[in-house]
Amino acid sequence: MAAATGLTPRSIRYYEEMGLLSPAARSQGAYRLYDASDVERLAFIRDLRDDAGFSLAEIGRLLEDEEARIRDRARFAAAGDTAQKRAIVRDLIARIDAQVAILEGKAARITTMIQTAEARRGHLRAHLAELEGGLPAHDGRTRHPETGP
Amino acid sequence: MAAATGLTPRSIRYYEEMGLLSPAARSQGAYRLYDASDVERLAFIRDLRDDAGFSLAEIGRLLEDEEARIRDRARFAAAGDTAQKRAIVRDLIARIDAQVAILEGKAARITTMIQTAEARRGHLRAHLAELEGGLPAHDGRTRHPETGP
DNA sequence: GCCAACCTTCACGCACACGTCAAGGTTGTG
DNA sequence: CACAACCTTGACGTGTGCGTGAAGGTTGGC
Repeated sequence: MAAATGLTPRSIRYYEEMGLLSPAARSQGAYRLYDASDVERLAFIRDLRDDAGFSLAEIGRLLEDEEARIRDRARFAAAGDTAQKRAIVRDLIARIDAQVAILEGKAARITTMIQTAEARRGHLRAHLAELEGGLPAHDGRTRHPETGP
Repeated sequence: MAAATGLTPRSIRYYEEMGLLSPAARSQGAYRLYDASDVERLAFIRDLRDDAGFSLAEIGRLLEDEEARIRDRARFAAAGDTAQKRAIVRDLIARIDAQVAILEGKAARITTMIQTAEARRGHLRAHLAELEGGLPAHDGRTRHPETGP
């Protein structure tokens, strides 16, 4: 499992201990046994941690929602009343809305930082063009207009 | 300063201790004194920490680059040779390219997560529409097409 | 000049996210 | 069945990012 996800065994056990993973199936000798869906889930946790920079607590909340969603699906299947079903589905949608809002906020902040950096880069490129226009290059490069970003 | 940035005094001192801030100016009685650029820098650190989810070590690396950039500007001003100047500017651009790449990678991962969530939401909305189409609402709401997100 | 409200530097404490042994049990292969 | 290579559960250690006093100094307003 560690090899499959790039995580350490210790981290995987820790995530199970913290409730991010449902306790793994066990062999007769108490070895943990994982299936493909466990690998997926762990990879997702790893991505949330490494790529989105969420803390395990935040990941836990997201996955709680995920599990609440699954429980809701069960409740949904059990619910006879259509009005109840609609209410459950609306709740699910609202939860996803909240998650999307959090992620979009994060993406927006990062986009702002990217734009700031690109603005600086633009200035530097203009400066470089100015330098290269002022004096011809003597390192083999030829001057040419640039239309890229 | 804490009030201006929403950080705690302890955090601010810690960031100075960790080298994220250059040591603040001091009053005659050794009180730290900050100016507007310090506020900006701290707010930037706070955003990198809270919004982008960077560790202080990562922020430190980004700001090191920032300071290398400033040093490079000085080197640039001192450089007499135009070829040297161009080399310095190209280095600066390359550093920004690297930062942008990191940020864009992060943004892309988050965008992927958003799309996954939105796909789920789309399915749920279709399901909800199906439910509402199958049986008319009896809670005062009227059915109507939705063109929003 | 006095005083409340701030600031200063240690110094210890704590929660998170693991790393790292220790002591023992399990598994698959020869 | 022997054995290397894995796994198990503790339990303690570590680095990060601060919180929380303690003991004292500084500042600005009256």
